[in-house]
Amino acid sequence: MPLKADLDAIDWKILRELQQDGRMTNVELSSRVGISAPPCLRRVRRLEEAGIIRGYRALLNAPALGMDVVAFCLIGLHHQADAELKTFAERTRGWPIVRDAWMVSGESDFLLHCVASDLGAFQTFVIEELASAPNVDTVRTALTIRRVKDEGLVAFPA
Amino acid sequence: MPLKADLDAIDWKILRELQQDGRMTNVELSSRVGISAPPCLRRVRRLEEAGIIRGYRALLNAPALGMDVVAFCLIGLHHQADAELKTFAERTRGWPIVRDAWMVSGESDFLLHCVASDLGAFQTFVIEELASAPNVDTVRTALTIRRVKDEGLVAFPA
DNA sequence: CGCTTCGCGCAAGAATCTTTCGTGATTTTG
DNA sequence: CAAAATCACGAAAGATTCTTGCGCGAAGCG
Repeated sequence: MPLKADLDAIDWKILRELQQDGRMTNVELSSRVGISAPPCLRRVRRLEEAGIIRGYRALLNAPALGMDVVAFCLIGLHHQADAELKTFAERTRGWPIVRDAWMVSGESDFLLHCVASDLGAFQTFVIEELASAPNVDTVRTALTIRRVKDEGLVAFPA
Repeated sequence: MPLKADLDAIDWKILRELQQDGRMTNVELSSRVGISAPPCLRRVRRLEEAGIIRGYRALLNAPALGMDVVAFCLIGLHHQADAELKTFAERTRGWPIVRDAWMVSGESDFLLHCVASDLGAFQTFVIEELASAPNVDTVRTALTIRRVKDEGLVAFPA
């Protein structure tokens, strides 16, 4: 199971390319990173099996699909014992509006990235689901106006 | 240029499958959605050209790559005129630590999703870059403890 | 020095992609 | 209502890509 230390410059190039275009063919990828196709594919497989590449996703255009509202919610709980945190974390997984969620430290306990079809759907979710969930103390929401940066890329050495 | 209204049940299935596995072969995809390969590929191409599929990304395991700190920053500016907002938005694109950024409404003006190698690197960024950038008024940070939900999927009808 | 280990790259077979084309169903039009 | 046009599906075939199995040369080690 290779870790960061086992990666050489070619592996980093592979990761960078696949982050930008996850559907690139292996021959295209191999020529970009400067080796032939077979060893390139072996490297990709190894990165996948090591869990360094967690998967591949198509990125969708939410507004074009009728999902016009993107918002973030900062949640504070009344009690932050381990059991309560796990309970709320589990609850977020049952809410389809929540795309991804983080447990955070600071003024709030959770940060939720939400996508909804319209403001009404989002407000219904906030009021009837989120704010009325057990143990929820505070809910602060930030509606997004527009996406300003969308790389989703992790910064790389060199 | 097809929009939401032009999508049928098969298109939605395609989007759902490609969201879960963006590298699925077209034959596999076609069998999953119940049509043969050629029309399936045509549908995918059309979704790409329409901008409904914005691209494909490999998801990387940041901690395994030595990026141990994921944090969110809420930024408030002194002045929120259009020019100032654009200037700050442009600045976020030059910071490699910032994975993606949103302009938001509410108490803050921007929300930044950041990934750094360690706390020191993140704090250096916050103090020397973010807080000292022109027009920045307030910076609130929330360090993530762990990822609680990671679908990244948009919710679908049915 | 010789052995082992490792990864690259060639080559070949298998799988996939992609185009072309004919067919049937639905819609539009006269 | 019928004829024409439009549309998308699916079969078939050629081009591309994937994937595996070796041989080779370069390091690392006893």
